[in-house]
Amino acid sequence: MTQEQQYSIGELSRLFDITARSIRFYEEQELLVPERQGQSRIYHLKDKVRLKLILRGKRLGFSLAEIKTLFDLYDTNLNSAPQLKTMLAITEQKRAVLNQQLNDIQMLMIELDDVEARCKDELTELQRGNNL
Amino acid sequence: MTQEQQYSIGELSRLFDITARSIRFYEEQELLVPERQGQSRIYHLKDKVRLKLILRGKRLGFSLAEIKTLFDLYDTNLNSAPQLKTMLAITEQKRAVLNQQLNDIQMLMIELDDVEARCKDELTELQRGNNL
DNA sequence: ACTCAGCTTTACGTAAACGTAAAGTTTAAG
DNA sequence: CTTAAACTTTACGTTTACGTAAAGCTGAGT
Repeated sequence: MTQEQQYSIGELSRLFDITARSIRFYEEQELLVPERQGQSRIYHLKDKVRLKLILRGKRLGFSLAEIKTLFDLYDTNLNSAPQLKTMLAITEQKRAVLNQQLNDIQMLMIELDDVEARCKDELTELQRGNNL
Repeated sequence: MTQEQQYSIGELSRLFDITARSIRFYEEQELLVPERQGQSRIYHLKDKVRLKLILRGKRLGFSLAEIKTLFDLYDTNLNSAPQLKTMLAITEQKRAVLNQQLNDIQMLMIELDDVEARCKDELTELQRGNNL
């Protein structure tokens, strides 16, 4: 029998290096709905996966509200054509944002290369000066 | 003679599709230092470039304070070895963040592909049902 | 001279994402 | 039994990045 993994809020906060406060806040915003055993929250694998998605979304600049919208859509029984089309529209939109970000990152990377190169040049120049 | 381009705050706000308030706020935070002609702000090409960088940084989730730090470092005469090394350390750090984001984006893209595929399948299923 | 668009400053308001303090509960260890 | 660690709720505080009046200045057109 493969017992399903369980986590306390403390374990989860250590795992992802965030505060328990944050996790409770995400729950308050209805991004997480952990099981309860008495008063305590019990997190399962699906909660852990969700949290991972939340943090990834955050790193990409999505608001918690946006993330919730995606979750809701994902959770919904996508059974009607309008719903499916809404979902497709949203994913397309997100894809556009991500492409923009990819572009931004590439540009910034190039600039970083440039800055680094110049710094290194400067450093070797300084070295040369010290050796004369 | 190539006259250098000048912009009013309104022109700039329209160019980048942001409010004049935002531009003034960036100045308040010392991210922009436009020339003054009497009471009015005059923006030159370098200001436009800066603004572009600000917005790109924002899209990548950098705070205005972080962006300012980068600008300050970039503006500083990087003449001492310690300064150069600080700069290199920071660029390395930013590079790590960007790589993480690249990773995140790729993951999300894959998930979007998945969601889209399933939506499209569902849609064709519905179509099939309607035609029977 | 008038008006009106576009600019200015000053200042208070707001939403998001938590931080933090207070006060109580639960569970394992000594 | 009691102490300590980890959890709980409630609630007010804080930062960031602006929004939104309010009230006045300024230059171009009629």
